[in-house]
Amino acid sequence: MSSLRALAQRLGLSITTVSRALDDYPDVAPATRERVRHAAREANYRPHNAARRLRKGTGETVAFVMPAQPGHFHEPVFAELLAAIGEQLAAKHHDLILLAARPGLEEMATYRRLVESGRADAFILARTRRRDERVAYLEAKGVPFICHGRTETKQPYAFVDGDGEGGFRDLTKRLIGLGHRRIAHLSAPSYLTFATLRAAGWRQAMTEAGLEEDAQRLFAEGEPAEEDGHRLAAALLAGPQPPTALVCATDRMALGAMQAVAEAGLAIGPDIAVTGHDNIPAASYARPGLTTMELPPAEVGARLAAMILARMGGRDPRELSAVLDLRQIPRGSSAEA
Amino acid sequence: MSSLRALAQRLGLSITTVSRALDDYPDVAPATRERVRHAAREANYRPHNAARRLRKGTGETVAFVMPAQPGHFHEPVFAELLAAIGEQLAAKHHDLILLAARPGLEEMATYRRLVESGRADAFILARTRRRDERVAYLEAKGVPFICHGRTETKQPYAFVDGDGEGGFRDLTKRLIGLGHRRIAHLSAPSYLTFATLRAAGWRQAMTEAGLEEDAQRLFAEGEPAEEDGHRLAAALLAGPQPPTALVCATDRMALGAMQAVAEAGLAIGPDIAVTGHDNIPAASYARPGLTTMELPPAEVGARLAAMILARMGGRDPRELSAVLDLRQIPRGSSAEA
DNA sequence: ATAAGCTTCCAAAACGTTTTGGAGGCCGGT
DNA sequence: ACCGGCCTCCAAAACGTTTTGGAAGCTTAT
Repeated sequence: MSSLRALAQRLGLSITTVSRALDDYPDVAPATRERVRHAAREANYRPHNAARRLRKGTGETVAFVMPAQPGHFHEPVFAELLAAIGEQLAAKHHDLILLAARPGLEEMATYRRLVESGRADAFILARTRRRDERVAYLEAKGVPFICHGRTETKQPYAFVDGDGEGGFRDLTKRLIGLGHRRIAHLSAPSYLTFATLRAAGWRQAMTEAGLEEDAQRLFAEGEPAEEDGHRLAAALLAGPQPPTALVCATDRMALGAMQAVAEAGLAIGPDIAVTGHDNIPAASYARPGLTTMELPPAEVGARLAAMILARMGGRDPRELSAVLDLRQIPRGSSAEA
Repeated sequence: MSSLRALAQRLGLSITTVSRALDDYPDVAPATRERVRHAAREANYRPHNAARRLRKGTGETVAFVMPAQPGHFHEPVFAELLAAIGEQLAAKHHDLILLAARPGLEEMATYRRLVESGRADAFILARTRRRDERVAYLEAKGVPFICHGRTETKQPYAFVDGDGEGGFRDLTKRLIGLGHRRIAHLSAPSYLTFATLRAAGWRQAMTEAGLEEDAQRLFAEGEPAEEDGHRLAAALLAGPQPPTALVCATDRMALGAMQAVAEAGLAIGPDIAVTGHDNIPAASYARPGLTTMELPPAEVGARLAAMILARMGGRDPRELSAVLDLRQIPRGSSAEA
């Protein structure tokens, strides 16, 4: 592990000069700068990360805390999101550190540990909640952070989010255009901002079409995975005036719902439309293909990475936030393709 | 950020004593130890990570480099694996740092950077290849590492792996028992150890049943995702003596294969068996349910974490390795359930 | 009473970097 | 000659921790 000192010795220079040469300070002669550069490359020199952050007080480390209930974290697009973030950060010589903690006390303790021991200089928050203690804490501590998804706070904060509200509104309108009236929504838990937004979009379209009563009746909430999708759909289908469309908050719920529809002996597409959100791989390989919408995770990841870097550089959060349009992907499950 | 010095000052002790008290050295009086302990808890003291690793020369950081081609990393069980690893490591106060790098030059450069800048003290390798330069490099550098999956090397090394060979042998025998003879295998690329092992298991069962010729003919290789599963299955089904069973290396391939079978107008289960590996959520919600096998990712993750910690503690790799039995999950796609 | 041995504590060095506050040499202007 | 200013360079301090090598005080054995 070739150190600055070793380099300096070999070159007959001081540590200071070597350090400044590598850091492009103006007060080192171009000739020596080159000499140092060359020697550094030759010796495969890498500054010792810990030493640098000890001295500078801050480092190049972004933390991502997965809100994971163990045995419960099959987010399919998640790996790709992480890969994109990791790649972008690595390109700028930043590290991504990854923790898992269940929301609640454990989660906050984890954030505190990371901040107070100086391990993390910035955070990316996933699964943002409407009232999110993480946001409050980091805000108060002055630690830069970025949200994947929105939250409810007075403070300006930086986020990237898909336009779930618009996406679900457009989708629901499309279904109404196809003749559907009794359109149910299978929502994720309402403390999650994305769930509330998607539900709001669906409700708007229903209201505009004068279908408030159906909307009132045909709303169900559960965990955003197959199991609850199946359960909630089965319950709705067994009701008095069963829906003709199931607008699900996520693809995983939708896949569960499709199973329930099939079990009820109904044809997905012609009889009952089922739709999701995320465009996970399984959605296009379901039969019929699952109508869904997507925000490419690689793009979101790249964006999150760029934003957190800007935030660490002191950029104003207001200049950074973005609500991105969703791409609608009609397939057979809504009898559109 | 309350420092050791601040604590010492407040207690009227030296930094040394405070440090040693917190570290359970025998040469500090029980009474002072308690006093220090109490004050540390009170002040919410956390040792500064960078300072500690600078001094000790090594820290508590495990790196995981995702072998990701961007836009191509939808590993469904991956998030859960990471969550399990992250949680276990966090419980032992270790950090998990996550990078993404495409296999090849970039990947090796990433490993080198991490090692030489002292950012990572140990590695977890995923998608282990039969001849794996990462293993060679880390071995040579004396950096502790653990493989998820096996590799071909003379050196003893530590790994966790499912018994893919046994699993696919048993599965294939079961299919033979059900009357199948023309059993095809859709393999992942052979440079990946797991692909070779699963293929070997299938081939063994075929050979034992005297079906070498079919095995010869009914082998296809592609990327372990839906697309190639679909493509390879379609090609096999269009051949002269089409298979009656498609044993796929992964669930994602199997889902693609199921699509191809359906397009060919054949009934999955009765006409043609399709099987996978991983037990991803979509497998149980496919129609019919996909016969598969699994190694619970949470368990593997916990095991990997425990092993890398043991390895960092100097334990011999030979004592650590484990080949774990797979749990077979018969479902409708093989007409067993 | 002294030496030896514990027990309990501490000063100082070290890890490798960045940054502060000059120092020395050289030039041009007076 | 001298001064001010520029160009290069550098010694030393600092970040917060762990560890080395004692030191002081007390107890016990001689």
